[in-house]
This record gives sequence, structure tokens and C-alpha cells, in this order.
Amino acid sequence: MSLHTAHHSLPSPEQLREQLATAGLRATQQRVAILAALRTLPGHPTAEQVFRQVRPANPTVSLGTVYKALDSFVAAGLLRRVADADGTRRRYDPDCTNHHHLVCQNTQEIIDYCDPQLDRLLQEFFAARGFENFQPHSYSLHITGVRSEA
Amino acid sequence: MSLHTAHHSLPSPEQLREQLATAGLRATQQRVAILAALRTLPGHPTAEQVFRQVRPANPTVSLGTVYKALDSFVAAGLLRRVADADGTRRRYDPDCTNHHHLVCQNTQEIIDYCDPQLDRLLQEFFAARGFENFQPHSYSLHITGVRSEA
DNA sequence: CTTGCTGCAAATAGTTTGCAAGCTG
DNA sequence: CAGCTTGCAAACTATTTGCAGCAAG
Repeated sequence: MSLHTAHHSLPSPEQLREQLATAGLRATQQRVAILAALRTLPGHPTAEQVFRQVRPANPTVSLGTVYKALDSFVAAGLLRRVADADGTRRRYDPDCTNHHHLVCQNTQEIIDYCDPQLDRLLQEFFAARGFENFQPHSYSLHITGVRSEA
Repeated sequence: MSLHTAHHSLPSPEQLREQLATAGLRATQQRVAILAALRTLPGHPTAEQVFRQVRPANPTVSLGTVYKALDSFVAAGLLRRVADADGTRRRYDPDCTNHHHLVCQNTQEIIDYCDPQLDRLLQEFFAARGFENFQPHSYSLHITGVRSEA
């Protein structure tokens, strides 16, 4: 079973600029660098992690700018805000397609998990069942357990 | 379909004291009051909300104590820490049995949702499927949508 | 009695905001 | 060149910590 360790080929600066433009955002150097970092970092990075990834090559970028850029990305739908297990910090999920999460109880590690078959199962289940006063829109399954060494 | 608006009958101080003792915690006045508040408050309260609930009747309880008590409750398995949608604050879920959540996109409201049939479905699905290097333990479905007026 | 718990206040962590100066379209 | 964006620092919010005194078992 594949756990979808997202390694899309890394986009070029031009592609990033275009993504920003399409989203209706100004393609500043900082935003391009931040978006690039998001495509590089695995999992669901925090603002701090993005900052540390971006900083070396762009010593002028400030943490505040990272926060502002991430906010604008979320508003533009390029990114999703997710809470980490503790709820102490915010994480950003660069994958906006619907997916599920495996959470390791020991390490707190969060692994993305895609499963169209599961999606179908849930769709069908709730199509048949339905709620009285709630219109479901999307489903995300949070699977808690322990990572076993393969 | 019932949405399980948890209204167990409220436990007496003695029962609360016993719950604490059973969990291996000293039954201080503060903890009894805090545990009582958790049984009263609907949904997934924040530390602040618990504090405001407890304070009037117990003017001596401090916010710091609420935090410490909640932590010890979590450690003892009386409570679950959950993150709110924003990930900015921590919430505490007094229901430690397995359940799912409906999240309203408009109001951010979180509604508990119990469904043994769904639980069974998930159990069966993952029993058949299995992961390569992950041992699933429990499943929690996060259903995003909009609350429609009934 | 003795060990853990409380209250207070100060410390920390994460995020937001205000504003002058800079860059993008 | 108009207006969004940046960088910086200060402000906030949520949570943690240190420690002397108190109380539960």
C-alpha cells in the first residue's frame, strides 16, 4: 500500500510565478521563494519550518512575511491550514486535494494517505445514510496508530 | 439521525471524587469543580471556557490551575486533547469513547457524531486492506460541510 | 507528615498588527 | 505611479513554568 509521499517534480520559478498570478497574487520574490519551499518540504510544515527553509537563500525574508504570505496562499486556495496534533501550532498542507492522515502515537508524525476506494466507500455510505440538518461536503479520516518498522 | 448531543445525567461531587481517585489523582476541590464543569459544558471547551464556568462558584481557582488540572486529566485518560479548526487554541474533549466530528464551514461549530455502523464499516475496510508499516488503532472521521436549518 | 497541588506572576511560544519604505503590475 | 507587499518591532493570545504555602491521603 502506497502512502503517497508526495514528490511531484519541483516546479521552476516561472511555473511558481504563474501559479501565483493565476491565483490572483503578486509574484514577489519572497512569495516565489516561500511557495518553492512549500513544494520542497515534506509533510505539513509550520511557518517556522518554511522560514528556516527559505532563509538561507533569501536572508532578507522575515518570519512575519512568511506568515503573511502563507495567509494569502490560504486565502487564494493554494494551501490548507491544518492544526497539528497538539493544537499548539499551525501547520500548512500544500496538498489541497482531498486526502486522509495517519498519525503515529509515538512520534506524532503525520503521514498523508490517499485512497480513492475509501473515498468511494464513504461517499456511498453517507449518500445512503444522510444527516438531518447537515450537508456533508468532504471527508477526512484521521487514523491513529503506531508506525511499525517495515 | 441522532447527533449525540451528550447529556449524560450530571454526576454528584462524590462520583466525581471517585472518578478522580480511580484515575489515580488527588480529589482536590479545584479538580472536582473543573471536572464538574467539563461534564456541564457542551462540545469541546477551551481552558478559558472551563475557567469561566468554574470561576463564579470558586473565585479562588486560577487559570493556571485549570491548565494544570486539564493536563493531569489528559494524562490520566479522563479527557482528550483536540485542536480546534484554526489550530490556535487547544480544546478538550470530555468524551473518550471513539467518535467522529461534523464541522460546519460557516460557523466552525464542531458536533460530535457517533455511528457504530460507520465504525464497523471502517474496521472491516482496514482489516481487509491493511498497511505496510502502520498499525491502525482507532479511526476518527472529520466531516466538513454546512449545517442546514432543519 | 509528606508529597502533590495551588495561586500568583513572570516567562515562553506562536501569531498578528502598524507603519514607513520598496517593489510589482 | 498606485497600491499591494515587505521588514521590523511591538503587541497579543494561549500556554507553561517556578516557587512558596496549603491540603489531601
